[in-house]
Amino acid sequence: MPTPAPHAREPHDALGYLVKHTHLRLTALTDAALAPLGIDSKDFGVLRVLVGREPMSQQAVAARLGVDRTTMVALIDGFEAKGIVTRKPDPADRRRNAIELTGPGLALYQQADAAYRAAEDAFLAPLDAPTAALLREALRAVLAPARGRD
Amino acid sequence: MPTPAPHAREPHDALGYLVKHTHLRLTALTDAALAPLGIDSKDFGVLRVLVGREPMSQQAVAARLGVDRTTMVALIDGFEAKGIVTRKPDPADRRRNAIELTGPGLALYQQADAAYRAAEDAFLAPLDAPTAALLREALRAVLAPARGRD
DNA sequence: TATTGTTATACTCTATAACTATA
DNA sequence: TATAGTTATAGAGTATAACAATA
Repeated sequence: MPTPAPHAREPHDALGYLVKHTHLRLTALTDAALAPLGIDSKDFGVLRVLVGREPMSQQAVAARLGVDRTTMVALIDGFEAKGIVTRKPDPADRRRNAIELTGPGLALYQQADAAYRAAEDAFLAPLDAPTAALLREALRAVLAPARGRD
Repeated sequence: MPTPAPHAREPHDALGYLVKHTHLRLTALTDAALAPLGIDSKDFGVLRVLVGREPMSQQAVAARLGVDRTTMVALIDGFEAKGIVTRKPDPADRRRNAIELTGPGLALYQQADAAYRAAEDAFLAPLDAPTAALLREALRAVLAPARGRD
């Protein structure tokens, strides 16, 4: 054919492809690891924000995670129904809900943290330790400018 | 060494968080870079698969990208309407559509490739060249086992 | 019977807009 | 007037199921 191939790099070399599929695969892995505990990786993200901190408003949690405040409502609903968090009006500003991890919630977090770390480690197994650390560091670095702008 | 933490690591240190937001940010950047050409980063992914290759079936393109074959239909519809590809029954197997890049489609790809690379470079600007290369290599490495299993 | 493309449908995820209660 | 939480709704994105044409 008259189309002499100006060959594209392989699609799998595009950073966008690599990052997208890394995200998909890692999410599938961590969701599976957390499923026996009745939570998924997004739930775990919320727990991470709450643990070891003073009670926070729903909006503060949402901002920390970079999601909309409306997204938090159902998430906290589920946590409250399971007894993982308490949701009380903040005495200092009664428009706000003070979200606080319960004792069972903290215990759940600790189990989830172990499961999550194991899944992360399994995912990173193809890399030696310094390379894995460098990967994390590089991702932090490329995100840093965006975080400044937000 | 496993470091049992009294407090959670920062949520922003979780690999899942880093990868998710890297994906979101990179997609936003490349979409914006390609928008003047009338395509987005997903369209560009399809172009990358098609360029410099023999005509492929829609299913083959979908498989290469790791998406469902039904997802390809609307994508190819749009490309065909814009004159970027031709879609003809494959003479060898008339169930298949042979998808082939047109001349204008190739020209568009070349412009898009330049725009995409510029966006990638801008995104990776916080990293020095060896680190950027290592990031790409590390992502390829963690995805390699999954690709074998698929 | 199996496969390719297609269509219709459903499901997930998330954001926008509007409402309430507070401030 | 502005903000936190809530609700309803809509949009993007993608997958599943069923169907027609072809093998």
